[in-house]
Amino acid sequence: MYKIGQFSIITGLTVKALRYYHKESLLIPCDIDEKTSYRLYDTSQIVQARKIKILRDCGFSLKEIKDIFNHSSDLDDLPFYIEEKLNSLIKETKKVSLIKKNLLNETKEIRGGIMSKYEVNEKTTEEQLVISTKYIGKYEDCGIYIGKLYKHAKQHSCKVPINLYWDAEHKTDASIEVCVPVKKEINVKEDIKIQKLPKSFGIATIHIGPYGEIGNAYQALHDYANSKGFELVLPSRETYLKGPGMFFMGNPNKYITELFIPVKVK
Amino acid sequence: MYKIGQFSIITGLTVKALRYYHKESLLIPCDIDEKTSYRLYDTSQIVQARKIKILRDCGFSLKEIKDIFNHSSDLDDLPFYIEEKLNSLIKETKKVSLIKKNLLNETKEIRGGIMSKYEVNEKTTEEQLVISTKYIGKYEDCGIYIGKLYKHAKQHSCKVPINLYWDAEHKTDASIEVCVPVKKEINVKEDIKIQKLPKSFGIATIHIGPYGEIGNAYQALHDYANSKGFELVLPSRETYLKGPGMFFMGNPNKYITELFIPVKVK
DNA sequence: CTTGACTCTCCCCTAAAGGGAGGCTGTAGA
DNA sequence: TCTACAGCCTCCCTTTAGGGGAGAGTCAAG
Repeated sequence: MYKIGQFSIITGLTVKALRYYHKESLLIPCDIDEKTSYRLYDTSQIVQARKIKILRDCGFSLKEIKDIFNHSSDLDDLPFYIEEKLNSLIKETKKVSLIKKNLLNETKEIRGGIMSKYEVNEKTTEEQLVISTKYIGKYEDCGIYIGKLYKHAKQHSCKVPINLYWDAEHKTDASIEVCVPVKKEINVKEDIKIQKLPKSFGIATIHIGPYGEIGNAYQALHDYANSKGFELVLPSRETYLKGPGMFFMGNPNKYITELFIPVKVK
Repeated sequence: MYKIGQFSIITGLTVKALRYYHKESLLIPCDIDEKTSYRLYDTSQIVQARKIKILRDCGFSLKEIKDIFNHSSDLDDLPFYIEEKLNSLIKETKKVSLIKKNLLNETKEIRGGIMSKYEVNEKTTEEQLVISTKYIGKYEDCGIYIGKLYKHAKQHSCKVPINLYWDAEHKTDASIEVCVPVKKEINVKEDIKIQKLPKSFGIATIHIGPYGEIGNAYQALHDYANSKGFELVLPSRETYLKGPGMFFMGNPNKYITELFIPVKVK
């Protein structure tokens, strides 16, 4: 039986950390002295403590570690979990590297004067029959829902998907209605509904390039609205004239998106 | 001039985040309405906001971003900072990958039954003249101090470095005295001191392998002390019989370290 | 009896927002 | 004229994984 200080040296975990893991029920001392309430650890807990240390060093959170222990307590399994962590690190690296690449392209374009030409025009959208589903979550997740809708629509789908955005601000959990145009009334079920997008007057522009830079297009629209004294209303629309496919992302620099925001008619 | 909601859509930053950046003086609205205290942003701030978003997406902290802005406000410079972040991500990946490799080796050895044989013996250390320096910080940083000492000792150094540990527990900021044996009295300066490590009785063992697993050796020592009723005293010593060199790390599986903890003589 | 080492609990602090309450104004609709 | 609603404000609480430190109890030695 080891007192906390000894156990700290043996395991390479700080005393503070050990107390915290106790509080979090991640590593419970095998005995607690009734009188002194000293924590007492024994040999069997050393392995457990080392596993925790290894996983923490690899960047796992305590919640993740708890989850791992719930599913497997074997030392041999750790390398598999670590492998997953490695993959996510590599993914992160790729993401950052992509941001850098886009940034380089963009600054080149700014220098070349290609950028920031958004032509805003006023238009009235036609009525459009769509099947749709609404979710609250991340912008990037809409692909999943679009996929579901296309699967449901089968051969009745026509044209490209449209998203309706129900927030007047950018949110981590946004309220998004994903729509796929259909040629005729079809049966719907569960969280899929069928509706007519109404005829509506508003302002529109075209954004060419990755979605990360779509803010520029919104800026153009808001500038235009401000200058004309237009009052904008929800939901705004994005029509993905050209975007990622079901299986491949393609070249984001060539994505084409139409943005449309309805204007309040007085 | 944009109100916060509009600005949020244009920049892709949430309203909450914008308010927070204001509070942290990272992105201050160019005007605040006296009466309503509405935040108002203008076009020039869009670039600033986008820079913040890019850096946050790359994993920089707000402190780091402030630091970057203090040294450079040019959009063209961002890719260089991102490059540094990429390097640190790659470094992290290597670290995790190394942990995994060690773990695989170790589990193999456990299966082979090679591991966990620590022979503990009682011994009395000889007096030893050393130059030394004490610091409070991380275990891994001791290489820097050892390097300084060797540089100072020049040709007078002999044998391998010794660390004295002045904590009875594992700490993030440990109190460590780094020693390099010398053949004769030499001049010392600043934070380097010269002293004789005293003759002292205690228990010792040899650890072969990476430092991450040295806890096992401490366990053997503490077990031995507990079984003999020995009371251990500070500082404990690690003698790096074989370890990383000045320029290369070598093979950690072959590092040889002697551990020694003095025993209180009654 | 005191001292020093070791332990305990309890409280405050960090970074980067997110969630929500409660309150303000301006406008539109009844 | 009253009310509802949108959009904004401030203020407070919550999250992670402990670190720092205060104040107090315990144990053994001198």
